[in-house]
Amino acid sequence: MAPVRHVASPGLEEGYRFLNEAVARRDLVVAVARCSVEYEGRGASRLGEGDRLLIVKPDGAVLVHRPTGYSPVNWQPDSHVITVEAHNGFIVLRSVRKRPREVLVVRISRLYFAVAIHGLVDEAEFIEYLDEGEIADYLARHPEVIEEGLRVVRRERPLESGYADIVAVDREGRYVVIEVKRVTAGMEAVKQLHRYVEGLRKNNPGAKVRGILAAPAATKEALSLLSSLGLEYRRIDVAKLHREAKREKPRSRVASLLDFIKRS
Amino acid sequence: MAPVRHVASPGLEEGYRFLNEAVARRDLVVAVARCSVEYEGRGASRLGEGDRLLIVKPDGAVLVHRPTGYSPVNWQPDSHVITVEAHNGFIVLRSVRKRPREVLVVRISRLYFAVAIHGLVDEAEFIEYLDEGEIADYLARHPEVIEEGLRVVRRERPLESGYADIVAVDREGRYVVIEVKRVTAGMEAVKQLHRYVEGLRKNNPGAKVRGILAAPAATKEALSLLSSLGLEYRRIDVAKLHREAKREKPRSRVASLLDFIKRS
DNA sequence: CTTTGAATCTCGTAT
DNA sequence: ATACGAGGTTCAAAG
Repeated sequence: MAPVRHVASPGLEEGYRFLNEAVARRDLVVAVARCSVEYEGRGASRLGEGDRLLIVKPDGAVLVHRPTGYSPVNWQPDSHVITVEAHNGFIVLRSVRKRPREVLVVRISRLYFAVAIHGLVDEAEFIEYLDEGEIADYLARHPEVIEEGLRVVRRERPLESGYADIVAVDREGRYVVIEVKRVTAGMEAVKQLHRYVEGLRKNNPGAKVRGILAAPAATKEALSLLSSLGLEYRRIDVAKLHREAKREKPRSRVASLLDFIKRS
Repeated sequence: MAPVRHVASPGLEEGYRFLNEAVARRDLVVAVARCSVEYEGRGASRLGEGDRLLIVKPDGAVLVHRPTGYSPVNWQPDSHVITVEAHNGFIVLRSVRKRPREVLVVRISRLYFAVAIHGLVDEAEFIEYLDEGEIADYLARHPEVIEEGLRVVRRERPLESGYADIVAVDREGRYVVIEVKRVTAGMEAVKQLHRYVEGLRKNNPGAKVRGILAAPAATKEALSLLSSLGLEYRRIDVAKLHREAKREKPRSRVASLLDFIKRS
């Protein structure tokens, strides 16, 4: 069981003591507070007073969230030193990161609520499907999905210009560089493929090298650049490949999320 | 004042009611709970049981944080529908996003603590400085910092291969492509500059085109590649440019963070 | 240590 | 709406 402490609308001294002890104890600390924030390091920022959600994790990660959106407005991925002090009616939380040198300072003018939990345990495995690696693995095992007669030479081949997802040889002995994308491919994907193709050409002078972009879709600008560079596009059905891959080597024998939703 | 409600180690029914009402009320909801998580949408993932921090924001953003690190393990940037239900001893929070279609399901087996705050107000302006755009703007206004006699032709010039930060002409009529970096430049910055220079050469056959990487520092690998590509490097003092830019158009008249730290 | 590329990237902005 | 690039990107893998 995880011991939980909390404090509601405390005065300066009580709030300071609570946060200070919780941080020192390496609890997971969550606070809702009116505060201002300053940051200086790789960049620099200032945020005036407002109501925010503050999170200090046991590993020293610090997050400052505004009441909307996914992204924290300020943060520290991990900090070397976190201190809490009371000054002039403010509770000041300061978090310093060593490398790179970064400082985050939260000045709390009013602490609405704070919770501290000690000894949380989370050792579960996080399993991701439908990522680019899974799709590229499957395509490397089944290159015929891209084109009949392809023979895969390498997966994740290191080139001077980066890593090609798949390098194969086609029926006519030409190299085929395949760049796999899980989502709509934009200019960046085409440039990446182009770099890899050029890199392979440079390393194998005289060899014929084709480049194929395998993606569920591509922006029209990307398609235009692709064809002007003499590269090719193959549409792939990501969901279908995912189903095939799952059938081939099932990773977990549990009902699908959609089934789960239907049941519950 | 923001009304705050909380519940500690509630039973299934009490915990369910608390979360359900808080979500319906569009409170900021924070819960510490033992739970498992499933996600399906653009990607797909499964996370077994463990202690997590759950956040539901008034705008429908949902975050699931493990006890370490900056990134949420699962999330929903904004959801159309969030529901809370009680089933077979679990509290089930389900968040559905419309576009793209994505579903996030959190199955809570044990609720350690939950807080709900209503009516948070955060209207402060977030001021960032020292970003790449500001530095490039300043250099575009003051190209003499890079080299005497430069005449800026364009800022953010669209090229076939991307956007060059600055394109200028030097005293001898040669084009100068300038790539600005706010932090230590790595290989990617050099490759980017190289692509832009090649792009400009292609569009202006016969024209002489130089390429300058303007950054506070560069890795030695980057410098090596740079010189082998016939490109140039100019060290810039970001902090100094920031001071100059601020003097030119002051955004805020507050003491520096370092001063603040010294004082407190 | 650096490099490299993915990401449910998110977010802003221009078209 | 879509596309594109920046980000204090973070993160993990690989050299």
